[in-house]
Order: sequence, then C-alpha cells, then structure tokens
Amino acid sequence: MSKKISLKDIAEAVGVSTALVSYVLNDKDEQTRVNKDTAKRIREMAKEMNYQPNQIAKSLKSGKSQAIGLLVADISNPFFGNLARAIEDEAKKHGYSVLFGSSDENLENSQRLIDTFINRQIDGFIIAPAEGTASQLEYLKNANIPFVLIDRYFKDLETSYVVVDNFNATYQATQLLLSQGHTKVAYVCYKNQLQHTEDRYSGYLQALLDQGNAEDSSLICEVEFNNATYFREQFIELLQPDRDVDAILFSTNTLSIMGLKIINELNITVPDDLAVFCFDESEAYDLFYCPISYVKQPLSMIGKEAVKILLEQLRGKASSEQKVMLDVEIVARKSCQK
Amino acid sequence: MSKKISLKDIAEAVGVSTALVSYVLNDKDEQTRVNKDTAKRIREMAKEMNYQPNQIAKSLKSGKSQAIGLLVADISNPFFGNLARAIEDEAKKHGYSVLFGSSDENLENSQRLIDTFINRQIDGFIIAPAEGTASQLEYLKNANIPFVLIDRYFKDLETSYVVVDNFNATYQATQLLLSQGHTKVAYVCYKNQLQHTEDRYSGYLQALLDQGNAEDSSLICEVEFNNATYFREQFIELLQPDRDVDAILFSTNTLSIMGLKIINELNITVPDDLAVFCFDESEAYDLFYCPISYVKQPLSMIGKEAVKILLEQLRGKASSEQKVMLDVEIVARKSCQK
DNA sequence: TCTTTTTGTTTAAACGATTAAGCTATGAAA
DNA sequence: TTTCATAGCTTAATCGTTTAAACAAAAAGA
Repeated sequence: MSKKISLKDIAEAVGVSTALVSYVLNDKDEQTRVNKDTAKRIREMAKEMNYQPNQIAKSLKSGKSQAIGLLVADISNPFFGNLARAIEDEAKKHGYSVLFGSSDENLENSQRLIDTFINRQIDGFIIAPAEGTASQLEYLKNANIPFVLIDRYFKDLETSYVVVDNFNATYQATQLLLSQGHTKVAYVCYKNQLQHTEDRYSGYLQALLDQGNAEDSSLICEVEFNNATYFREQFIELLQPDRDVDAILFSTNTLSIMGLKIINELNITVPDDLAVFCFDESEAYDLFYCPISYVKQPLSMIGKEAVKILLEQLRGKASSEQKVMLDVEIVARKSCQK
Repeated sequence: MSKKISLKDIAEAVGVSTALVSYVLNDKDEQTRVNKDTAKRIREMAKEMNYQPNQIAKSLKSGKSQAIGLLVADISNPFFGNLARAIEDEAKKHGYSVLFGSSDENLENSQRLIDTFINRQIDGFIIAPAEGTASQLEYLKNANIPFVLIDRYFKDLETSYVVVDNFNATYQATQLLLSQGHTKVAYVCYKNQLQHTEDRYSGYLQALLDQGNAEDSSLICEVEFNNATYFREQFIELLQPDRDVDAILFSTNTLSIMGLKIINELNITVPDDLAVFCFDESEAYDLFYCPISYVKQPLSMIGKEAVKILLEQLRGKASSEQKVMLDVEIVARKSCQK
C-alpha cells in the first residue's frame, strides 16, 4: 500500500524544510526556537501520516544503532533463554533492540558473530564468552566497543562482568551434602579452562578440605562438552558400586539433566542410594519423583545488571570496568538428604 | 584503538576512487572492467586494513538490512528457544541475522515490536502470532513486508505459514488413550481464539466421537494464559475423584508441566491412577518417574522451512503464499498405558 | 533612520555505501 | 587525419537523517 513516510514527505506536506521537521520531532524545537505554531503543525502532520523514523538512517548518521548484540552458547538452552528474556526486557525499557547469536562454545562461531554484529553497528555486546575467546574480547577492548560479560569472566582480563559467586555456590552445596552425613561426594563438570568452571571446582574442593576430606580424583567426573557418549561412559563408571559414591554435585544444568537420566536408567534411587545436588533450574527438578536440590542463579538480575552496566558504558558514564558478583540461592530439598 | 575502516580509506590508500573499491569488493570488477592489477591491489589493501563493510550504510542504500525479525510469545520458553535456534542457524547460512522479541501473547507488545523492527528496516518477519493480531498481519501484508507465521495461523487470512497438523496430533493422542481402555479422557487447554487451539480441540473431540463417546464439557479444563492460580483451581477441580477422569491430554508444554506438578502434589500416580499425554518436549518428560508420552513437534524443521519460505519471498521468487503443514511425532510411553 | 539583535527558517554537508553516467586516454577503423 | 569504440577510471547523486552555518525578516536599540 503506502510506501514509507520520510521526513521529506512531512516537510513537503507542511511546507517547510526537513531540518525543521527533524528539530521538532526530536523535541529540539525549543532550543532551535521553532515557531510554536509551525511545530504544532509538524507534529500533527507527522501523526496524521503515521511517520516512523528510519532507524537505519539515524544509525548511519549517529554511528549508534540502539541495538545490542547478545552472544550465548545456545539460545535453546533454557538457561540462556531466560537470560535472553531478562536482557530483552531491560533493553526494551531503554529503547534498545537485541540481536542474538549462538556460538556453541566454538571459537570461530564466536568470532564470526562478533564481526557480523560489529558490521551491523551494534552499540555494545553482552557476551557469555566461550573458552579461548579472551583474544576476541581484547580486540573489542582495543576497538573501544563496549561489552559486558555474563555467566563467565576471565581473571586476567580487565572487563565488566556480571557473574555469580560460583565458589560459594558449590562450597555451600557441597557443605550441605557433607553435613547431611554423605562422605563420598562426587563432582561432575565440564573439562575446560573457563574461570567459572574452576571457581566451581574450587568451591567444591574447599568444602571437602574444610570438613577434613582429602582431594580425591576418583570422585571427579570431568567430561567434554558436546560428547554425550563419553559422558555416559564416564558417569556410569563413577556410579559403579565399588566406588562408594553416596552423593553427587552437578555443576551445570545440562550435566544435571543428562546425569539424572542415567541415574534413572540404572535404577538408582534418589536420595536413598544416592544424594543429588544440581545446578541451575529445570522444569525437571520439580517433577522428579524426589524434589531435586539445586543452585539457583538470579537470572533476571544478571540480565538486568548486564544491560544497566552496558548502557552506562554506552553513555560514557562508566569510569571503569564494573565487576558484579551476585549471590546464588541454595534450594535444598529432598534429593540431598541422607 | 583503530577507528573503523571505510571504503574511502581504502580508496585513498590505493589511490583510486571509492567507486572502484566498491565494484571490486562486490566482485563486480569483471562487468565494470576494472584493471586486473588495480583490482588485486584493492583486494590486498582491503585485507591488509581488515576492511569490514558497514552494513548500516549498505542497508540505507539498498533498503535491505539482511536481518529478519522473530516474534514469539516468550523466548525463555524452551519451545520458542528451540525454534529460535533453528531459525538462527538457517538464517545465518544465508547471511541473515535475527532480531527477536517476546510479545507475551500481548497485543500492544506485538504491535510495538513490529513497529520497532520495521523502523530497523527488517527485511521480513517470522511470527508466532498472538491472539487478535490478525489486523497487525493485514497491515504487514498491505505494507508489502514479507512474513511467515509459525506455530499458529489464521484461517481467514491469506499468509504463508509453517505449522503442524494439530488436529491430527490430538486426534492420534486421544485415540491412543482411548485404545488403551481409558474411558474418561480429559483435555486441558488455553482459552483463546487461535486456530491451532481450535484445531487441537477438534482433533481431541473427533477422536472421542469416532470412538462412540459424546462431547462432555465436564472433561474440558479451559484456562486463561498467565493465570496460574486459576489454572490450579480448575485443574484440581478436574481431578476430583467423583469426576472419574482416568486420562488427561495436555495441549501445550506449559500446561503439561503445570499439570504434572499438581498431579504430583495430589499424590496421583501415573499411569495407575491417571494416564497422561503431554504436548511438546521437556527435559521433565524423560525424568518423570513414569516416562511421559508426548506429541513431538519437528521444531528444527519448522524453523528451517519458515526461513526458507521467507527468503524466497524476499528474493521475489514466491509466486504466492506458501502453506506448510508438518506431521508431528507421537511418542507413546508408559504414561498413557492402562 | 540606521544598526543590531532576535526569531524563524533554509541550505548544505555529512554518515558509508552503491551505481548510473560521464570522462579520458588509447588503439582501431575509415 | 578524423571518427569511433573500448578500457579504465572518476563524478556525483542517492538512501533518510542530523546539525552547523547561513540567511532573511522582524523587532529592538541608538
């Protein structure tokens, strides 16, 4: 039907120049002392013609796109889906749109997404960085492109981030399991160099040590990302009766779900045969025959904070990198009892 | 550090006009007979300076943004998360980025998102339309903005869509429950005017009728979206012993999960006390003490098809609206047995 | 009455790309 | 020798905004 209405169309209709229209519609008519009557006519005409500014043209002129890029491992993972939703909502409040991309924890994918988004003049990034992407982040820093990390961070890289206190999370969960009388608390995690992975392991380990237990590698099940077969093997191995494991702490939601499935298959009863403590949320935790204990991350808060910090940087208010570490909630239920 | 490199920078460095650079970098140097040596120098310089074209400027000129807008009810719902992922992957293959927005099934949100995306010169939409948004889609049609519906469609609106055969889905599920010997098969659904809601109900009803059962409103639990309290009341009412319900068919994933939780609370045993058939996928279906039967939608296929159809429209290949109806997979497990 | 200030508006460049049209050598044909 | 075609390039307009600078008319001051 109707082609898009531009400033020029309004200008012609009212009989003024595009400059005036621009001033008025950007509420700069006071400063630029546009005649009140003219301003009114412009505003009315704009409404009548249902004028919608062309964001692309604005972006080109301003160098700002009013859009932020969200990089996660996988948007179909509810953990990231929930983060995305929180980020979307907060961004929308401030007039920003969100572009997203899934890296699958892969270096090249991550780089490609960053490039694509930069070409689209993204104003800034919110990134759950994949392993080994520190150099990509360095690049962003050097290019002066604002970004905020979520979920993960790099110890030796000065960046803004919003994460949870992972050490404390696993420390508390482990301690809880031990305090219930479990003696052989196993730990299931992904094998990678990411800081939060290490923090979670450290928390687990410290809790063991603090209760007088020694580090025991036979209690650790460390598996590769995206290798279900390998996980199955390793995890079943961990559950062999001779290993005497009486409790398990999973360090991510995907590991938790995969683990619980195998526990079911092997007809191991939770918590009688085996106590279980999971990470993150899942519909499944409530529906398991025995309510699952879990470490609950404040996802909305993480998303909200990340956007807030990013916007501060965009507006140049940020004096320096902001590092936020939020507390998790330990939801202890039947699955961790003795 | 370095500011962005533009065509002009390359042109100056090589000592030619921006036009030549543009021709060469868009592989039009043959047609525009650019000297091979010049072309080579331009290409080398572009690589050396790490030139990245400004997509915004391209968009302004071409009117095309190489981006598509995805409108769903809620990106944190794994159903939409999985769709989003499929769409992202397929879009990326063809050089398109994805902007997303969650409407929360709300009319104004939907409209706002559409406006925002149009202003950003989105090339086309993929939409899971909320109830009552037919007029918004009409608007898109009139404005000649390509879009493809997913998950839902409107019977009296000529649009492209990719949906599943919902009638058949609930028909099969219901028939399966009946064939197992269940006599009072209840149906839990949202109260709305959406076609897929009606199709699912029709499928359920037809299966009942075909097996010689009468329509029975006391077997229907129809609840409002986003009203957990109301759902709880209604659903518990449905489960009262005097109602004699021996099987339940849930018509969405959210209803399934909420329902299963209450079934657990009330200590109703599946399938002994009550057979259950759910819709869509959830981690919880596998982890429930009794493996849950469910209607599995081909999410990747839906996403992929939607993108393909949209791109055909964008390229002007599409002669007319394309309507795709995919088959679901009936995953029958223990929860539906007698 | 003449200058200065204020008010209200227009002009035009810019953002970074694309692309039709124009220009200038050079070599071939007449 | 003049004419024309071709190769190889540049010019300049354009997309829809923004915004500094210029301008004209009216009002105020001298």
